[in-house]
Parts: sequence; C-alpha cells; structure tokens
Amino acid sequence: MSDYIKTIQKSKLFKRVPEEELSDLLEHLDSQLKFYSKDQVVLTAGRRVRRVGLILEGSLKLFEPDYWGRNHQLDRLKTGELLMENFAVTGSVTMHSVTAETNSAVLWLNIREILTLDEAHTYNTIIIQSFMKELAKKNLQLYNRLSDMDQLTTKEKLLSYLSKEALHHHSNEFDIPFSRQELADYLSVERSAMSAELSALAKQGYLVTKKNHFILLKK
Amino acid sequence: MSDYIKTIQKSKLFKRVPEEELSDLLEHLDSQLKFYSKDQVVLTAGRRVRRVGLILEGSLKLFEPDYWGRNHQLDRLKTGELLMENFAVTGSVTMHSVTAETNSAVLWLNIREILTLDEAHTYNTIIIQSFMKELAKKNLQLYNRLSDMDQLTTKEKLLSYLSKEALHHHSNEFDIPFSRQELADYLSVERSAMSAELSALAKQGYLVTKKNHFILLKK
DNA sequence: AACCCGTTGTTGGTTTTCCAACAGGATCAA
DNA sequence: TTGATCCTGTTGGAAAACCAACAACGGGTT
Repeated sequence: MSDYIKTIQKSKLFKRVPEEELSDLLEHLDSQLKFYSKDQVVLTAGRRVRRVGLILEGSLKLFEPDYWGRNHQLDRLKTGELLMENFAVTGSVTMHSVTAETNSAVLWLNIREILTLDEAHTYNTIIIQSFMKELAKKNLQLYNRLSDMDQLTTKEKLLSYLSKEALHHHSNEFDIPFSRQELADYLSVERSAMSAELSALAKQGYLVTKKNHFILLKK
Repeated sequence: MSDYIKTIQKSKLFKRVPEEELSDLLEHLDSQLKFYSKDQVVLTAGRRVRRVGLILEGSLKLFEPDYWGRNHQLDRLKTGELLMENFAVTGSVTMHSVTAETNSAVLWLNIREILTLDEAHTYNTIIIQSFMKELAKKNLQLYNRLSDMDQLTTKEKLLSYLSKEALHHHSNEFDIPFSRQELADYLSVERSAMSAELSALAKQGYLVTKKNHFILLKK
C-alpha cells in the first residue's frame, strides 16, 4: 500500500483530502489494494459489487457479454479512473466484465461508507464531492461521444467532434489527443474512410489539418 | 408549489425523505419552482449553472450548438428526470441549451447545498444517496446506448440492443418501450432500413417479432 | 545516408445504408 | 361502414461506408 500512497494522494478522489486524514479515511472506506497481471480476469458480469475501484496503475478493459455469448469491448480505463462506480452506487447486477490489459493495481473502496458518512470528519464532504464530480464528468464525456456518434455520416461525425474541440479550446486552432486510428474508433467509423473524408473537408474549405493539429474555418 | 408537493414527494430525489422534513429540506436547498410554456427557452449554452432542475411536469429538449452555429438535438428529458445535473456538479460552463417541448414545470435546487450539507439532518444522507444514484443510473443508460451505437452495422446494433433487453428481462421474450421510429432514433439509423433488417433477422432465425413484442432465438 | 517501422492518405470494388415513395394494416371517429 | 391517420414493411436507385491493398510520409536508429 505504502508504495502507492503518493499516487492515492494525487488521485482525483483523494487529492483534496488533508494528508493527515488520508490513512484514517482509507481505513474507514475499508480499502483494499489488489494486483492483477496482464490478461487476468478482474470481474465477471452478473455479480453484485459493493466496491468502487480506483485504478492506481495499469489499464483495464471493459467488456459486455451478450445474449448469444459474444463479448463486446465497451471501454478502456486507465490509471486514475474509477471502476464499477455505477454498479456499486445503483446496487444493480453488473453487466460488464473486466480484464487487465496490462499489469495493474486497483484500490477497492467500500461505496456504502462513502454514501453514508455520519461522523463529522473533514473528509466527509470532500470525498462525496470528489466522487460526485467524477460521476458527472464521466456523464458529460459519454454525452459528448454520444452526440458525435449520433450523426449519420462520417463527415457530420467529424464536424461534431471537431466543433466541440474548438469550443473547448476557445479557439479554432487546436491539437487533438487522438491518432487517426484512435479518432476513428472513438467515432466508430472506419479509419481509411475517415481519412478520405478529412481530405474532402479540407478541399471543401472546412478546415486545415496536419497530423494532430487542426484549424477550423468559418466556411 | 403546493400543487406539486405530491409529485415532489414521489420523485426519485425526494421519495425517501421523511414527509415532515421535506419542506425544511426544500427551503434549505433554496428551491424555486418555474414554469415554461411550449417552445420557451429554458437555458442557453455558455452559461454557468449552480442549480439542478427536477422536472415536475412536461418534457424538455436538450440541444448542443456547434462551432458553425448549427443546433443538434441531444436528448429529451421527461417528468421525473434531472436537468443540468452534470454541469451543476462539475461547475463547468454549459454546452447544452434547453427548450420546453411542452408546457413544463421545473423545480430548481441549489446543488452547492446538496454537496455541502453539514448539519446532521436525517435527509442529508438520503438526498446525497438519491442524487448519486440518479447520476450513476444516467451513466449506465448512456453506456448502454453507446454500446449499441458502437456497432458497425444496423444488424449488429439491433442485436446489441435486443440482447440487452433480453438479459434485462431475464427472458428471451419481452416488449420494448419503443415504436419503430423511436428505436431507429435511439440506435441512430434510418427507420425503413431498420425495418428491413428486422425482417431479414427474422428470416435468418434470430428472432420473431410483432409490433413491440420480441422473442429472441438461440440461432 | 540508408533503413526500418508505424502512421496516414489514396483508390477501386463490394456491401450497406440512406432516402423517397408507396402499399398494407391497425386504430379511431364520424 | 367509411374514411382519415398513423405506423410499419417493402422496394429500387443513389449515396456513403466498409475493406483490403498499397503508396507516401515522418521519426527514429544504425
């Protein structure tokens, strides 16, 4: 545990908790550190989870098994992100299974204790706020991706995504955090078709792009 | 306000709050009831919101304006659902605008007070739990829709959606809450093409369907 | 410079989706 | 019953996306 104390302190969940209260809080949350080796199964769908995972190291893959037994990848979660937070909060049975993409360390926290703090510790409000903020942030992220994917054509998907980036950066010029393949995956389209569409958009005067750098034009 | 007291009591946010504490809590949350007539603008993007809206009556439309000034519809929120909860929690500037689809009533609640309850009222824990649960539920809803839309073909989108419904109902036979047009919108595909695909799936032995009723077959 | 290797852009054939138009069926009211 | 209306399934041509294969480019390394 002590190896990761600094990572925990810097995590979104705990960074505002006073240093001297941290170990007390971690105990109160019944925290448990677990390690998973590459490709190891972390959780299988169909169980009930009471704990939230905070990924201290490594990355995990989220899968969703379907009625016909096929497994679809849903998401990739990296260091610093939360795990199973939605199922833990709603108390519903998990529909997702999780495996380690790389060697990973996960700190499991008892969500009931987060939700029912009754003692008047300084950290009470802080941990609740931080946790809620993470839920809301994830919500906004999902909304963003959804609104991009909701467009019918690749062209519209690209414009939707790039528009949001421009508004986010308060500038028509910005870098995106994706390679072409990653962007295609994010928008759920085929890479080469997307590349072609980007070229077409440039030719039509919507934008200029080189690698990760984009300039949007008021067409 | 008193006209809606029963609706408020039955709402997801307040239903577990003891009846005698409700008015106290509503005051503590600095609650404000507002009415909007059909097509009236409720909020415009680019502002900071401190309050969460609880829709007591009617339905609202969520829009997202883009860089080129076009407005894309994102979501429809109905009675009982929350409004602007994510922006209020994260404190970020809204990217969404809202208009009333029908005559509506919205109860606005000061989110800061939800997040920083310090007095030892019974309702403290309850309101926090309920609110978090709503955030987590919405998260799961968005994940569900996303994983359906993430499929490349209409056929796969349908199977992904129907599979989840079957698992949810613990049965291969169930009714869906959508008309064909609504289902097409949900999956972000074209209605008639989707109908054709449903016919093809039936012919291929994946399922039997009549109107809203579906039976999935172990192909 | 020469090479390797991962990323990106281009192209052509095939598949899928879109789109508009129409037909059949169900529901409801007159 | 008749008609009006809404919802759903079908069809065919046009548009878009997929897919595989390859070429061009850019960074590193030797």
